[in-house]
Amino acid sequence: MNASRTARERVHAELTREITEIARRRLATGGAAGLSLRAVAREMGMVSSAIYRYFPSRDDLLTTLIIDGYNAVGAAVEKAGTACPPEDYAGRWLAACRAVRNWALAHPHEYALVYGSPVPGYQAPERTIGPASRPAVVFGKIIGDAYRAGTTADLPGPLAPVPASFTPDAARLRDAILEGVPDHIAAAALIAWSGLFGLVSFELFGQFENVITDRAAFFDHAAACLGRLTGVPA
Amino acid sequence: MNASRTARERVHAELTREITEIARRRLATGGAAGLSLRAVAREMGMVSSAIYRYFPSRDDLLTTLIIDGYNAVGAAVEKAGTACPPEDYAGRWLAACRAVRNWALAHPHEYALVYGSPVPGYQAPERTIGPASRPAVVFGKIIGDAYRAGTTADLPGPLAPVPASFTPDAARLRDAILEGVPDHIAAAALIAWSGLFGLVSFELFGQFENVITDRAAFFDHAAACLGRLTGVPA
DNA sequence: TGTACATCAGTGAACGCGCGTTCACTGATGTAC
DNA sequence: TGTACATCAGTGAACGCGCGTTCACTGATGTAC
Repeated sequence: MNASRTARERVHAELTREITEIARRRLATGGAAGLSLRAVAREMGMVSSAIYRYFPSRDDLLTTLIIDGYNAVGAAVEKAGTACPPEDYAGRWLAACRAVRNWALAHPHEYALVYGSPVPGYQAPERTIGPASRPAVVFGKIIGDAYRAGTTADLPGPLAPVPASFTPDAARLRDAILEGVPDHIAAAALIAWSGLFGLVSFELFGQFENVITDRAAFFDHAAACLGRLTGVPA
Repeated sequence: MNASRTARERVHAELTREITEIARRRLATGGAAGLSLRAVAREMGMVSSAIYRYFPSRDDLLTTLIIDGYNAVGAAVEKAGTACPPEDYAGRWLAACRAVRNWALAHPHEYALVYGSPVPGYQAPERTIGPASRPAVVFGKIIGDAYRAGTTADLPGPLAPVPASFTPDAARLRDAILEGVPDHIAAAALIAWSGLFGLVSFELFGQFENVITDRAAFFDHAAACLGRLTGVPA
């Protein structure tokens, strides 16, 4: 029967979910490199070999965690802007930036897994690429919207000349996530993009210890500056 | 005798150096979390317990590697600017930025150890703080020099208002590495600082894969933009 | 509705490997008289 | 210059622990007639 087959499948799906949930929690102790199937199995109340009914290998479990991570940031960033009116580019930008930071602070080990140093011996498969771009799409939309609305009119233009070799990259970005913006805005978007994660990583990995006291306020300032760089008003 | 005592000490120092050298190389296979005293000992042709004559624990060896890492970037950045005339702020800035990137590309695993996600279960001791600031000092000097030379005159001022809570932080930065600059330049310096490492991390950790083709040229552009943010001319 | 068969989940033992750290010890090298 | 003693480097065995993955297996659950 179809209904009972679905019943078995539902249990399978639910246990798969539980396993990833436990694995996600276990990232906190030992990090990605130390994530152990046996530990997860123990916490599930299963024998270690039973995990192989759900994941063909440890690396496969890691891949699932990475994809879930990208999707979680992606969802947070997507949700962030919705409270602002569409033409409030500064508000949408700040909300999106804060969403990244807040998610990172709430899930530091997942953040490290996804945006931190690569896990030794682990090769991310192709299927992680799609979810990885999900947060980028939101930022790209804000920058594109702001540009097309003409908010960059008061900007002094590119701060430095954009290299010619960037032209094809910019074209690709325009097709995917930065509709209609000129090359120098596309370049600025990437600088702001990596700058945003630089900020979050530095805060999370301790480089701002004893340097910045009120990190939330400073982050808002930095986010606004990075936004300005791409033409989003402050 | 003093001379022979020094002989024994010299051998000790030399073997300590060899151990760290091997450990540094072993970071490439397995990362920091997987660095194993036994593997190092094996490569040294020693029995594993002999390592304890040189390092009291695995964490202590890690600490040495981290400090060496900071010092290596620090030395590279310090050396970078010396070819430029002191008033060539743009040249010094670009050279310093490139030094960070080049060192990172040449020593990706050390870079990950020092600026990447923290090693699970490892607590960095106090003595890593000093070396950590060594590269920052160079960047701070360039920004300070440029500011005092008046190169920011053509800048439109801060891109966004600096939060009041940053004032004491700025004062501390002025004392340590950013002599004589106003608060908004100190803030911009931190944004550029974290932005620089965001760029390098993204390149190294694969986030620019299939996005940026000519990464060296793009990096130069991004470095110039970040420099502009702090008042360093392009 | 009942029965024979197929599918799947989970077990338990095993393989072969790794690790950090401790400890009592043997020799060699240096020190002091 | 020679001898007794102290220091240090390195050994080898052990403790107690972890890991991923395979494999033959027992039962339970679902499927088809």
